[in-house]
Amino acid sequence: MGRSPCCEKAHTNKGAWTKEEDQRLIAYIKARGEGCWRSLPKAAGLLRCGKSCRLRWMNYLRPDLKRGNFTDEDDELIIKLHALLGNKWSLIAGQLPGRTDNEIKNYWNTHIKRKLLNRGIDPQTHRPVSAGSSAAAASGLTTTASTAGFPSLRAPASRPHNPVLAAEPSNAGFERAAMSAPSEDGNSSSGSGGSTDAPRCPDLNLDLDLDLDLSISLPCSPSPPKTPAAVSTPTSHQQQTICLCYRLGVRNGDACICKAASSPAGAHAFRFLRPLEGGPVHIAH
DNA sequence: AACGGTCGCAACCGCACATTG
DNA sequence: GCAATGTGCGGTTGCGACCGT
Repeated sequence: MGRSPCCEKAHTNKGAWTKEEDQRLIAYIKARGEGCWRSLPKAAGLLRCGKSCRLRWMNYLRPDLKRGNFTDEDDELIIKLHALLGNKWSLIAGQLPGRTDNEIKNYWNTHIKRKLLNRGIDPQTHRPVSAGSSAAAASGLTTTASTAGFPSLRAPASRPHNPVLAAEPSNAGFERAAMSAPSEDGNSSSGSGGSTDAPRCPDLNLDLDLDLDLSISLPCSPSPPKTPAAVSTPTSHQQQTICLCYRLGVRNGDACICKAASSPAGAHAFRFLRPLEGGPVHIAH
């Protein structure tokens, strides 16, 4: 279907943001909170596209962003997450509080790619560039690089189920985001492939070779999400609700759109329902 | 100091999905 | 069921900063 433009391009500024624009945006969001990005620019007196405002806020102005260098631990975590998730930068960012998907994407393209190449590892496939190379073994990525691409990645059956990737098949939204691992040629399925692709790695277990701390603290309390999916989740008292916006650093109760889960904006927030004892995970919208 | 090349980051673009009426 | 709308994501680009000559 056709789409109307997100804004009237003739009357919007483009390019770098000025300090005044930043201040206007910050002041508006502090006063009114996030949400309704389309109408925000006008309400805030900004000659910007709503998407541009959202991007500026998410990637640069949010007060809880962690600025500064990535640590080696961050590097390794990103590499491992990328090996499992592919170019799902938002999901990777969700595991790195205070970091944005854009920041991680840039960091990947500028630093980690080179780092992996220096190790003799293909940054897209996470396999050794040359067959028989010992680089992968030395890198500590042997597990993720040892088989023919992501679809065949598999954890031992005795491994505990990973809370994130063990999503149920009905969680189409999450599958779209997390299951579409990069293809062999290194391109993600974003764009043309989309929802028609079958899940690439239905058995993929994020816990594979990872020591990720996915036991995420409870978000958005004291008001638990009240989406139908979350409410209807069986034995909800046995599960933790993991709010992705919380993981992205939105810890201000007002800013967290989970509180407004019935709103269009809230509907886009993934929530990871993590079983306390290794059961399947449910993703609620 | 001037110039050209490279790098890194912020921002834009197009698309897909979920929601709403 | 369909179209319109709002939002988010991933890929790409533009431009300033940095570096070497």
